[in-house]
Amino acid sequence: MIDPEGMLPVYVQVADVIAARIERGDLVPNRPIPSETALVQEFGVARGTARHAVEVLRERGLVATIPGRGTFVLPPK
Amino acid sequence: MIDPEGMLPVYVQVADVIAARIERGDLVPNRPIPSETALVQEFGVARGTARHAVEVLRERGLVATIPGRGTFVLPPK
DNA sequence: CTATATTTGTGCGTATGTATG
DNA sequence: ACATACATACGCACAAATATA
Repeated sequence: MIDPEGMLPVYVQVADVIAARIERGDLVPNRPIPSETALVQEFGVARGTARHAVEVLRERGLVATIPGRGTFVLPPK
Repeated sequence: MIDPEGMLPVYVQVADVIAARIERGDLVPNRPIPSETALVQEFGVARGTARHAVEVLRERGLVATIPGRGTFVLPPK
């Protein structure tokens, strides 16, 4: 699923997987994406890497993070 | 007591101290070990570190945690 | 039944150190 | 020097489970 030896950095690969789930409707607007801890377990990456992936999703305008609550899928514009 | 500059991670050091107390009979089977908050105060560590220490003790099969109740010393095998 | 206190569970924010390419 | 990635450790806030008044 995630290839540490791949062309793209691990955090981008993780971001892409989550973005694809949003695109597919697997993750829906106003609902949280998996927590950082969940991403760590699912993808087998460090927490810093999971956070970096979520940061990418924020920069893409796909999600918004509420401190202490979670990161939520934004409605499509 | 706990050496942040030591060879072992703080959470392992804390786990070792508690394990020693169980070994010595200071903490007895079917009775709770100190709460996370108590460990935080006693050892001067963050709660996450205290939780990590308890996690280690669970992995060693020394204790079992019941949500909302506490973490209890298991009877020796 | 309600309210409060305690304890564990979860979530994010941040910083530091180490290692690798 | 820099980016990537992991591990450790600090902090805060709120939710869930449990026990008790």
